[in-house]
Amino acid sequence: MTDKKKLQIAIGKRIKELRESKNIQQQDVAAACNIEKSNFSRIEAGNTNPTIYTLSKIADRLSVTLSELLYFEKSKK
Amino acid sequence: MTDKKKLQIAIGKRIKELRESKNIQQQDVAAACNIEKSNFSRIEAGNTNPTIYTLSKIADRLSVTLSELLYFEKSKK
DNA sequence: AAGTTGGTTATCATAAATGATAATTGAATA
DNA sequence: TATTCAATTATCATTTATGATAACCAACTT
Repeated sequence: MTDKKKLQIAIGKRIKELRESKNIQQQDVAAACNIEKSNFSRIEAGNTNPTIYTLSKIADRLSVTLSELLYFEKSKK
Repeated sequence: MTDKKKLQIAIGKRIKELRESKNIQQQDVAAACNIEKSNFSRIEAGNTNPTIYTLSKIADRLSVTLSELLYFEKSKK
């Protein structure tokens, strides 16, 4: 798998963990961020390479900083 | 100014600080990341909304984690 | 079985990030 | 002055993130 794909998956996993820990639904995050729920699903599934602004809006809704959102272990091969 | 633009500028400033503190040139970072130097300049100037993978490559070259790269104060209005 | 709900996936259009290249600027300096 | 160097900016092409919408799926509920 490419580094890019690994990164996308790691980020999606991190977002999902944060979202579920707060018991928020995908559609709620998407609506609060003004992004399409289909796009949010793609991001959580690691199927797209989001822009930093999109991630910033998601971080806001999940009440974490961008730095915290992106705090995860380096993806293994 | 929009939130998006403020974010872009904050990120560009952060990247520039890190790069200059290590005495690396734009073209060196760009080459190491396999990105165009014109694109890197746009990013540092806050003139584009980079994808997370692009930022990840830049972070690697600057020897910081993504989390560290994006550790900056919330942009003021 | 027939809804309902949360999420996924497919498709197409549009906007925007990035690539590629070149011209330009400003600073330094010979 | 002119030349070099690092960076910026402009332009155009290509790729891709995102928007928009709809169909689909699985789990649950009535």
